[in-house]
Amino acid sequence: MERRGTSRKRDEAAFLAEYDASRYPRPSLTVDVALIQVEQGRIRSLVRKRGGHPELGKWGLPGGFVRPDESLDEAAARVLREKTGWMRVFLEQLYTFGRVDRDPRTRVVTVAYYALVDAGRLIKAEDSAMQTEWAELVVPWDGERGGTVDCRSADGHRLPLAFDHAEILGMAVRRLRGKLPYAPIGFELLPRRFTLRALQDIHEAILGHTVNKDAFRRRLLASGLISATGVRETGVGHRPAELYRFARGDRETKS
Amino acid sequence: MERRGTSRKRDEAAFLAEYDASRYPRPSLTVDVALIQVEQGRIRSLVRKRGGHPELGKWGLPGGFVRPDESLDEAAARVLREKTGWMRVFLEQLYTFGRVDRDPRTRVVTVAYYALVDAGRLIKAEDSAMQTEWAELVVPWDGERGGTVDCRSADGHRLPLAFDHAEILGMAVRRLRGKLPYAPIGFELLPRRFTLRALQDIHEAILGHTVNKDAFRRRLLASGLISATGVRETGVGHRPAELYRFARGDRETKS
DNA sequence: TGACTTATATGCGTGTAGGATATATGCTCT
DNA sequence: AGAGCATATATCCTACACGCATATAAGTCA
Repeated sequence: MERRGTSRKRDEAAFLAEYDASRYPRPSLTVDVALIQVEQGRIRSLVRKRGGHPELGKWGLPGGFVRPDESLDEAAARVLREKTGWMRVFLEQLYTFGRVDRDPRTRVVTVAYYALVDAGRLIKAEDSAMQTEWAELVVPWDGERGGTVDCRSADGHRLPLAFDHAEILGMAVRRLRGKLPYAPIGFELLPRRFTLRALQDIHEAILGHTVNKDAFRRRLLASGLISATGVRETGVGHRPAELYRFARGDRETKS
Repeated sequence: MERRGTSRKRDEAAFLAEYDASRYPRPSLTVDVALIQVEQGRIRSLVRKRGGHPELGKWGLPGGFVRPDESLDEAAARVLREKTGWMRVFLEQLYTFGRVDRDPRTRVVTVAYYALVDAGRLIKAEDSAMQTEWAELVVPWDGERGGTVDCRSADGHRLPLAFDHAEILGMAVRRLRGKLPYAPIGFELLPRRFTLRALQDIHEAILGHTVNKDAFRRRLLASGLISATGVRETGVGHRPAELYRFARGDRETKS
């Protein structure tokens, strides 16, 4: 077997030289990024009003075609960077959507990602030509059942979503609800230092129901995931809570 | 806004007529299916020895190109049907792999699926020209940390895997370990009627560690997911255990 | 018939979650 | 400055699930 190594390698090289990728039809491949933040008990996602066809006038997630020389993760990070200017943000693959007619142009398969950012973060690469909103996500189902979600602008009216993006955002919420109880992702939605109450608010907004305050505090303090800073919040009109920080991984990268 | 509906529709039709999908480079898109079963405390996956280039002689998961007229789910179901003859099997999207150089031919992105079947099931569409094995998965990491896995044949020697299939199988194990404790998927790996011990063996094989027997029984009986059949197993050399069946969903589809 | 093996039932100690209550602390208003 | 207020933080109690141990049941096998 090993003896035939070189000749097999030559065979493979010949095969590769003759290989014609266009022999099989290929769909277009894109990445879309569901950018999620939580503010004042509401889950919000960044959507942009489409200025061109198809689905002109509807709202869509930031996205783009996958280039030949970049991996899927790299494509998602590039899209995020191009549209927001952000570099070191929690970014994870979500699900791949491939319904045949999901895009009227041609067959387009999209690999959806989701990103988590704290609500205080400002978009650096603002594209003034494009209307952008942090739309509130209205989730019409309980638990991890899944389904589509609605988007509402700050002043309450509905923002119609392009393509299957309502489905993508629904999947993002479902994933968050599933991971939140055991994965350290709530911290990604908060600034470097935060109160336990703020973290609890994040959890309640995502899960869609209240959680027991005492148990939440106990579990978190016992987890070792956070450490007290010795500093307290100020100017809150009541007893100030201690500020904590995420203890694992380096969050030094955040502003 | 609504007034301009028809003219906007005409604009979009014109746009679509002129759209040229080949303007952007497109990768090839495939689906790969990690077919999983558990027998005698070992996780196994169906692999086939590649008879052609590239990666000739290595072992790979069943897979194929996504056709223009089928969704990703349909493509995965078709691949499963073509290679095994099975129709109604648990099949779920796993993850999409898109490293630039994962396939030496050209840029190929693959949407990986995993399927769960009971160990008694026989392959109906056996391709005698192709060497096929239910290879044992050796998982060199704990919990849900993730990573690649090794494949071993029944007689113990290592089966080298093609492309990034060791990574795909690792992701499948990781997903199973994550879902098993709270999702009713263990039943998919068992025949219609089974003993609690058999279900526990499945769990232990997947999780990679033993579980407490009493707590396992209590939790499962209290869950309402299974119901007793009143029938007992026979010929086991000790007190026979009661046979249970999965109580939710219709498992009538199974043989 | 008796030894053996595993299933099944029961009881107990412990740890965690949920819930209620009490105290602490900074802000605001008078 | 001091009272009132709202929320953080601490303590205690109860219910329940889990791990563990023990006892009994029901088959096979020598």
